Amino acid sequence: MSDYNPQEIEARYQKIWDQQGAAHADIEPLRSAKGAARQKYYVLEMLPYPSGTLHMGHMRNYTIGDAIARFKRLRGFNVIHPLGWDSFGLPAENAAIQRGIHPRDWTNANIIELKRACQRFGFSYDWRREISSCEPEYYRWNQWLFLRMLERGLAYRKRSRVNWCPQCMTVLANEQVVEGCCWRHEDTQVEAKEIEQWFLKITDYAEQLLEDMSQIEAGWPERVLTMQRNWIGKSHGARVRFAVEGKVAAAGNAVPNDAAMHIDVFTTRIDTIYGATAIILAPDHALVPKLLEGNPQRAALDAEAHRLKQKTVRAEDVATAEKEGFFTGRMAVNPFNGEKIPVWCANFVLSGYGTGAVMAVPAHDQRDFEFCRKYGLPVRIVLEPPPGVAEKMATVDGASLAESYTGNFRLRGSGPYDGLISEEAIRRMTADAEKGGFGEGKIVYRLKDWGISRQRYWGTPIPIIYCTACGMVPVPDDQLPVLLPPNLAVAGQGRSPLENVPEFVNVKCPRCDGMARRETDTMDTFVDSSWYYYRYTDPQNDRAPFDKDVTAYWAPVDQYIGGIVHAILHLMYSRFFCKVMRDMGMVTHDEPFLRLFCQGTVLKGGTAMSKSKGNVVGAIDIAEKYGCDTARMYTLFAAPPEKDMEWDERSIEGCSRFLHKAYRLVSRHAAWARTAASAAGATAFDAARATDAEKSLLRRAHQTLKRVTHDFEVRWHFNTSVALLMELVNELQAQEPLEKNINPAVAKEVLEIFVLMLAPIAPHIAEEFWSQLGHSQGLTHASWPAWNEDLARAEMVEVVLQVNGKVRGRLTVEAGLPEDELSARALGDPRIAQWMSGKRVMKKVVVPDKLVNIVVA
RNA sequence: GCGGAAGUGGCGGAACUGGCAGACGCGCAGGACUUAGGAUCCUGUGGCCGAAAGGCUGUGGGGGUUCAAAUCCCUCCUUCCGCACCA
Repeated sequence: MSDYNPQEIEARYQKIWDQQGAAHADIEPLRSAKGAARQKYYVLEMLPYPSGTLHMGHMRNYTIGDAIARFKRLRGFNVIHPLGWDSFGLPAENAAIQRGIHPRDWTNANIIELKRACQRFGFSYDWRREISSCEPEYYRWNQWLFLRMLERGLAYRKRSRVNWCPQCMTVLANEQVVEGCCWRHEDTQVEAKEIEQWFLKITDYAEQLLEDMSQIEAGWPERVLTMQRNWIGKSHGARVRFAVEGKVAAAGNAVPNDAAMHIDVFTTRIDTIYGATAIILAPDHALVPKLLEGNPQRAALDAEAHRLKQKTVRAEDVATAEKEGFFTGRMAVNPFNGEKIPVWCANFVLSGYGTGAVMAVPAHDQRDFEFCRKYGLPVRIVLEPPPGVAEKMATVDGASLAESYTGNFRLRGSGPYDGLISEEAIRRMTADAEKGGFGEGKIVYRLKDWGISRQRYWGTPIPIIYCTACGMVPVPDDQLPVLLPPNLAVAGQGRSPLENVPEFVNVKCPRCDGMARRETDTMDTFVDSSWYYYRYTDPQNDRAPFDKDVTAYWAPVDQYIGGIVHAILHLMYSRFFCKVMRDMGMVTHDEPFLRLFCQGTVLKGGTAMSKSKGNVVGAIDIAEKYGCDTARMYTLFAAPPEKDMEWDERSIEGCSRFLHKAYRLVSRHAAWARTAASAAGATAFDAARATDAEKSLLRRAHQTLKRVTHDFEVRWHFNTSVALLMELVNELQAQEPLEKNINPAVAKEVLEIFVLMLAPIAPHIAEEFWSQLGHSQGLTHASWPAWNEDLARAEMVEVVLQVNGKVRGRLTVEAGLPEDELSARALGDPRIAQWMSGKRVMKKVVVPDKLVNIVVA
């Protein structure tokens, strides 16, 4: 057993770092021209929600970030590494209601606990920059930003059908609906409800959100960009206008001819329009009631439309769900050929996408095919299928077609467009539609505006006042923040809890001084986390969210680290806010996060740790049992950071053992290495006359340094870095007793390189080693060493000898041996000769310093 | 259904540009030291054959390219993730 006492060492250096402000970002560059040369590095972990349970899963995220922050400091960067709290939100409110305590108290108690754990782990956060989104000093700027968006037409109010979670008793954003259910209550189906809502116009930025991905492509995981691209869902197509016939076809009853009535459809396959055999509207399309006017079955059909509209299906059933619909009784005219086709209404057409109406081309769209077959609508083939598919299709006519053909090919049955290939037909027909005034090329997005209203207490009040005389009035800037009332209000059925607080609701109109009411909804907490990374750069500012010039130095974030769960929501909203703030002149860049890293989950028993599953490994418990350096090291060692890792209580012992071993080794030799090296050292030691043991040790140290540097700079595989450090210590141990075998100057150099590489991973013990090696200034003042290529290079290399691709021997030779010399030596090897006897050499493959392969027959 | 990622010992994982598969660690087995060991140190540890030297085999299955494949290509299987009536 060594004397290594992690508890004592960790407490001691945490105190010293604290006193030194070792984790503080240097603000000097902002003040002086001299400092401006110092390059900043902004490393950030995603704003944590301060929930009650605190386990190693959380700590992994911070351990990765801290290793990077410490590494970059050693590399000379002016590092900013802050942490704060995403402290508004439903869990606090729910916990508060259950336990009868105020959300603020519950939240703050959790923050204290979480902060204590972060400090116990020695994470180098600049705590002067700590923020908490539930504090008025923070959320007043949510309100300020909201008002700016309102001025720019980016915030608006509309009555809309929303996703309502009966468990949360609140509205959910589209992104918060997972497979038709609430993202927080996987078993609770989301209901449709009509309600007045505030929206942010993220759709205005759809194109930029897509385009600017080119700026971050190199630094973001491909799959996150793919998910965002899918979510934005851009598609190119055409809008085509179909006139509606002025007669009720089914009953034959004449109604007034409505020349103005027409239906716009959106299609990506205008080339198939000659095969359209119906027009289909979403059940809640605005024209449906009008189309049903005068229809003798109107009441029944209204009811049917309502039924189809209300029917929500679980997402996994959606693709297989029965398509249902009805004929409206009206006919529309295909503008390309004048053909009259029936207008239907069906559940599988979505009102929120495109124009909410489609043309049904059953021969060339599988959904249309299923629908038309079911209701006996004709199927007409207007594309020649390509060879291969042709055998199956060309011989059949629409009536006997088994499934739709959705590919691209040559047109037929399409009048003047016959013989064109799909792509060309789309171009020409779109142009013709435009010329004819009945259509145009159109791009549509799947992305919808961001509904931010929440009927909840624990969030940022939306700074709006409704005056009976003046209407909707924004709260003037000088009246911000609109404070949450201190007393917790309890939620009513679907109404905001704040409705029940008269002293909050009743207010004088800022314009006319008359009686008015406040908006009682609060903001989605994703608003809080959409711009907090700027606030860190100037956290005390009480005149603005942040100072433009201060933020210009620190932002954008160079390295962002967080879970893949936020791939769409948080990251898309933040990118949107960044662009809005850029347009407002507050920041100068297009993208807030240059590089993104998504770490894997920490599993216990194969599933993510969670209180409800009862499989949490408490962070503080681990720090107390092994010390935080061991916990940090194990977290980095067990798996590459992007992969999920299983927490194995036995495996952590290996890291504990390693640090004890290292402690024994360093503490046993530190005094000798530093005194003997300075007494006899620098001048006496001559690298050219080094012993084999010394050369080998120096080579190992410099090779390790080279590879660890690479792991930190580009690969981000800290597990291999830790393995390399273990190998280095093993080699040092193999050279024991060092006093006898190794020149102290060599020992000192190797030990120092080791300690500096250890510093980002296990900073406390590294700091102790550094001090034992005679450095009165801490690692804060140290620099990452540069490797010496000459020392790293091996003098002797082992070359593999193969015969017909099989390893038959090995040869240790001088490095850099020419090919012919190497192959001559290989052929001279007795083991190789044995395998070659009686055979003819067909070919020799020589890879210098690596291998010789002799092919014989 | 569409798209993406992955599959290597008993386990976590390594192998960076096609060039010694299994680094490092866990676990396991044997040994040393010891009053003791769950401390520490040493040795061994993919499978099969063999006393050993050594041989054969081996990176999800099958096929291919190559002097050489965990790595490249084709195909199939499995797992995980994302999207899912988006016209």
